[in-house]
Amino acid sequence: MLRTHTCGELRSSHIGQQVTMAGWVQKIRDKGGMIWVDVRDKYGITQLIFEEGKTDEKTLELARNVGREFVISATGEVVERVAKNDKIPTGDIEIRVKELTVLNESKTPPFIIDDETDGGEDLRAKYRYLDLRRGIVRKNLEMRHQLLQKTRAYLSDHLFTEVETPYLIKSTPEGARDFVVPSRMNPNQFYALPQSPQTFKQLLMVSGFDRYFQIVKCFRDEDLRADRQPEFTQIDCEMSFVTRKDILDTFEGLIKYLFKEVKGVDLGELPHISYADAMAKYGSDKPDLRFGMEFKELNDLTQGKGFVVFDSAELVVGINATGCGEYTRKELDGLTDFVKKPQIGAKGLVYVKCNEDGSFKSSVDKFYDQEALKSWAERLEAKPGDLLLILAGEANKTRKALCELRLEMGSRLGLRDRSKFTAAWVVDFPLLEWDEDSQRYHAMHHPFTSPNPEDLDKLSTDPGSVRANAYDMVVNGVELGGGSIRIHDRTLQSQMFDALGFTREEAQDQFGFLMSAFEYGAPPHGGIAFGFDRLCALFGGQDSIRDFIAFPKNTSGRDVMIDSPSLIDSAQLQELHLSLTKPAKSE
RNA sequence: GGUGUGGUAGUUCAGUUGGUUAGAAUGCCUGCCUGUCACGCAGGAGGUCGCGGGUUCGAGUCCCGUCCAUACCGCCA
Repeated sequence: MLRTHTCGELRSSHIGQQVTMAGWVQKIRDKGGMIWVDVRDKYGITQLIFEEGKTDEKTLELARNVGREFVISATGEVVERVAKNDKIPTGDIEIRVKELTVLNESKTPPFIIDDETDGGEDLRAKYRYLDLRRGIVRKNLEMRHQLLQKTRAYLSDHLFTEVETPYLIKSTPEGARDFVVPSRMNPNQFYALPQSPQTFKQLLMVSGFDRYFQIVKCFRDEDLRADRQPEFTQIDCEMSFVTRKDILDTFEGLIKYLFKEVKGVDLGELPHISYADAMAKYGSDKPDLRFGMEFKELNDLTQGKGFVVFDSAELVVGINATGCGEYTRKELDGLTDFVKKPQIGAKGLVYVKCNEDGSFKSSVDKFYDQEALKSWAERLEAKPGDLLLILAGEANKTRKALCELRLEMGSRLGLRDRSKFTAAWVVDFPLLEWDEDSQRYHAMHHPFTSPNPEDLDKLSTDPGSVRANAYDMVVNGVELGGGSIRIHDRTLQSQMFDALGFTREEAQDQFGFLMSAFEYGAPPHGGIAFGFDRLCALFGGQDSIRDFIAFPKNTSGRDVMIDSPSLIDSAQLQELHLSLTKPAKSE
């Protein structure tokens, strides 16, 4: 037997027992006459002891020659420690080893295998299998496992059927770039990997499955971020014969259940915020609602006083940074630099300090008297000791910049507590979005999203003002998931493709199968998809999804452990009927 | 595609105004040490300063290019 117990389970109640344990050598403390070896497995760490006079010479010699990360098996008696360690659960006991076996040797690892590691990111990525030995990373994946199980349990209990849909499908120009796969048997033709199983799940509704879900990999060939991987996992769901309310209730239930079961957090009822409100109050369609600091427009209070920046601005809008009235010149300059960064793009920042004596000090005192500044402070519900931060310019850009500033101030004021969770539904998204580059409308969500029935007549006359029957779930400023009531009517789907600038031929070529299906009794249906990796990161209190994926890719889309993507040989290319235009670099 | 930050020992980093033999900690190796648990003590090995070019009497340091990593912007129906 390789082991009778794991490295995490022995306690003083086991004293006197003969045990065998196996694991990796975490640490060796060689004190000459005594040697301690900490042996580690998934379950914990247990101390082994070897002692001159009590351990036979051969075993002692073997113990002197083990190194970090050797895989060993040790048999001996559980004894009480002379000096106990209350920092670990097994700290009261140790194993007095009679027989030691080296099951496998190990090279010295390139970084310390411990929660506090000295390894940098690229090194840990290259040796991901060693990084995953660290409890802190393994626990992330164990939590992911738990979320997977609970999600399946909830959805299965709610009569959802998990159905697998194909990974080798058809490329469509809408949306993100596709990853494509050449077909050997069909020369010059390519499969695409799904950006989502969207059309398949709708077809399953046509097939009468009523409720479908799938925890599924999706693929998008776009640039990466800390929260974006080229392959990622979604909880993908679809329901038939439902209204928006039915869907929101069902999945509000799912998220609440997961928070309760896995985090022990009671989310409470999720408020509904319209897209228009979210943009006006927070400058974002995924607002962080853990704190207020809402936008207030100041256009009417700022005009005609000779300050050209405000007078010429489409929008003058501010926030109240509570309690920041004592900010120094240096801190204010820092905030100005922050908003002027190219990524934020504001031209400048106007501030108003609300002094304790009720007076105001601003960066625009030249143009505005105390009375004017007071009216701003009242609009922003500021008290003495507060700081008003105001941006002006073109409406959309200014809102976006102020959104960044609001988040920055939220962080500085400690209002973005990772252990606190505030969730909401954002609803009533615009159906279409004008795209300057291609000079046509794009679907904000996707082309299968149904318009709000009230706005249906505007689809041909004023497409930009049509609201979609779509919804996002936002938690702590993270877009966790989104969905919509779908179009199930062949004619309306056709109109939608028209509005998106598809010719009839293009629509038929790319989505003919879906529109044909709609001619055979498609039920009203709708659904939602959650970003599962983001859900895990949110639960783990981190911004990056990488440590919640067993083998993630780096920001260039490379797996540095297996070194992919990589060249393929010419025979393979030939078989796929491919030739390369760019010769491979000689290496 | 763009902006910022970084690349120096196995690892994490420091390296001043361009100036002697490039340092620290940790890891590794050797020796000592019978209650350690961040063990301790003594000694030792270990460097293509990412790569290429330039300026200079002299470059880890300054300049140009390039590669890699990372955060963000664009992009992500």
